[in-house]
Amino acid sequence: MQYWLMKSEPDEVSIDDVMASKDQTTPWFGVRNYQARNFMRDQMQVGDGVLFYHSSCPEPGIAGLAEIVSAPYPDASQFDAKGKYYDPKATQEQPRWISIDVKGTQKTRLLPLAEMRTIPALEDMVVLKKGSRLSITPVTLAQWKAVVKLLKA
DNA sequence: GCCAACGTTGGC
DNA sequence: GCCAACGTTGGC
Repeated sequence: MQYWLMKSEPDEVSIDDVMASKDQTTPWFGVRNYQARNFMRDQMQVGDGVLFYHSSCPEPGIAGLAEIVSAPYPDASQFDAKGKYYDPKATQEQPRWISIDVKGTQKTRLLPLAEMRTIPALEDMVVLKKGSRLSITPVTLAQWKAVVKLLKA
């Protein structure tokens, strides 16, 4: 059992979108970074906890809680020649990119990035490191607990 | 819109 | 394999 922070642009998929989906579950598509892909492919397990983070928006921060509910499978968007996530080098036989299904468990208050930066228990979070751009980052159990506590406060 | 940080590409 | 050029991310 591990914990993750996953970034999504709310203009594309917000926590509200996830909670409104069938079974509150949505495929996590469009990851086009090998490190993030490898986390999904090699480390994520069904049941892992997810901090759902809104990025590239007026108020970036954690907006909800979710969990991993599927094994990895090929990301359909890599094959869509008209889509923005199309990858001409990917084939059905040799897919490059994968998705996993994420189920929203709770929309929470927004925990703004600015507030996260003030919390000593979170200072080592990968997402807070200078220059960190990875869309999927590991979260420790201690960090997870600290965030959940803050979200309830 | 700016720009720092980082990833990817491709010539050599 | 090096590394300059370019593209992207994402906070501000």
